[in-house]
Amino acid sequence: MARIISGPETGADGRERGALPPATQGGAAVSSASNDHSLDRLIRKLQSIAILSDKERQALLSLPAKTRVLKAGHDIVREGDKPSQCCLILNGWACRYKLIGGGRRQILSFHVPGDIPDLQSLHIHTMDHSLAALSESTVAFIPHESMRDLTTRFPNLAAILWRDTLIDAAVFREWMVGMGRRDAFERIAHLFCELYLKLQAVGLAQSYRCSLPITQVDLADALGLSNVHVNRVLKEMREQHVVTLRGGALVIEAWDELMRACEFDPTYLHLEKGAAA
Amino acid sequence: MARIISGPETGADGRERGALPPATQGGAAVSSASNDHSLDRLIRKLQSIAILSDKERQALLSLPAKTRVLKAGHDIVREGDKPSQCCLILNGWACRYKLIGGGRRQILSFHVPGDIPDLQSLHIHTMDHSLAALSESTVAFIPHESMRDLTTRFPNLAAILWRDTLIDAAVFREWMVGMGRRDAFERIAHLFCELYLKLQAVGLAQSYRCSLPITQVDLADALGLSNVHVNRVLKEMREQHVVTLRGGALVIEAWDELMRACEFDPTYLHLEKGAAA
DNA sequence: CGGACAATTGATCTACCTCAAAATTGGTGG
DNA sequence: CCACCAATTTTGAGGTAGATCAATTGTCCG
Repeated sequence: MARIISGPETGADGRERGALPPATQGGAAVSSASNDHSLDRLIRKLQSIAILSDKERQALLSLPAKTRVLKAGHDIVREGDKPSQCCLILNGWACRYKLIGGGRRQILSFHVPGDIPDLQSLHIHTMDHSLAALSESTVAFIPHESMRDLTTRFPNLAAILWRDTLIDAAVFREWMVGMGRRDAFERIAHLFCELYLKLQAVGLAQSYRCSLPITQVDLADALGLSNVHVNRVLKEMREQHVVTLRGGALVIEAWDELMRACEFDPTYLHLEKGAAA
Repeated sequence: MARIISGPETGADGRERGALPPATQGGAAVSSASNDHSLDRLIRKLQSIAILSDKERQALLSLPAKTRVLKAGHDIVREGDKPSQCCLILNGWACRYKLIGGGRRQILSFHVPGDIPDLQSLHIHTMDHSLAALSESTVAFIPHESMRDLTTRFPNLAAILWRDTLIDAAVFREWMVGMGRRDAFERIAHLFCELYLKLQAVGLAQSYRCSLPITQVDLADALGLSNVHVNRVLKEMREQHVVTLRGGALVIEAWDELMRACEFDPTYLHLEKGAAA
């Protein structure tokens, strides 16, 4: 369960390959403000769950943002912090997690480009969990002040952001169902369906393939399982030609079978344009 | 699902007594609109997580509400519904839950007087889970229209309600940690700490005692355990003189021990006036 | 007093865990 | 291009928390 890394020797992951355009990848530490179209990701994401007007789109695009590239394993915000800005994922994957005694870790959610994982910090001042990059990631920081100004001037955007946090909660609920009442196979299958549809909805997945640059240990900590058991179930899925997870890429070979195995119902994602395949 | 209320020998628990005027209790089905002070419960609840101005309090009190009394086990809203009103619990307990194949049920949250369990329906139009009364309950229904009007006129109330849904999500996260990484004893202990503090924060608990009118099956479905195992752990807690759950009443005999056993940290409840004992 | 439900208890079973070691993988330095 | 490293992934073996099944008992109530 090695967490909190950032050491130079961690470069061994090499995830991300292929699936994502290497646009903002690599590079230094802090770059300029909202350049070209970094906020497009956010627009895309919000459009997957609501309808935006031109003015609202414009307002979003003019948000100030400081971009930064983070190594895999690096914490973005920590439990106990009182952030004064929100973090928007531009590239790569992040997760929210909580640590408890005995070295146990529970991953609470996965986040992909376009997500603002700590949007809640706008109204909940003390972080009750941490946020970290799972793969090398590019993130943009937006001051709370700017977000508040935005929500004041555009009440409908406030409603959409509120909706976003509510959908977040809907995903938490579904994970609760999984951890409480689904067995390992169903749980993993369900997560794969969810991630694929979320990525597809923002244009980061197609043809039943997507990037999934996370470790089996991460998967285990997200699902409430041991890494050993995750490994065995993944093997079973591979052998049944349902799903193959390899080298940071997820390939769904039998979508219908996968959905059926876990009784997947995409309603809880509340996607605007039914992305269910 | 007999509720076990008010029996003469159950007097030991002293639930509710005094706290709630027996006003809207018992009686017929649909009673008049917001009479005396039924919305006080809501005020009390919101004040436990934020600060209200006089005007805001006034505005809340003038919300229109239709009161109704529901039997234990009765559904209030069902998965798939598209509600046009929100439900405020005035008396009794409710829970949100989800059913999946094989007769499995996962309870997602417990709700007590002052809560608006389906506040989210304001921005998420299709219910992705159900809401039911756990004990005989009195609930008030408030039209979405009125809520929208309220949030438009009082942006700060909108922020507070948003905050409320965010705290809801924080509780979901904590439950996820429990189901994913805590053993049965810790999980049950953690839930008891949480419920006691939430009730205390709205004046419905004191002296380490509170009402908990739910079945061991409900508890099991909330914690991802079997009822048999819940029963065994409860027995152990009772024998260790830590907690006794009996006849719908929870008595915490060793609060410090209980908190320590599950490493309880109340931060995630984001209560305004630190209610931690 | 009988019925329905909730709480207990005993007995058995198993999905998933822990421990430990071996095999891969992808990156690195020479 | 290759030998080497550190992190992951796999695999084997044995162990257990908690599940399931099946009574039995206790409680509330009409």
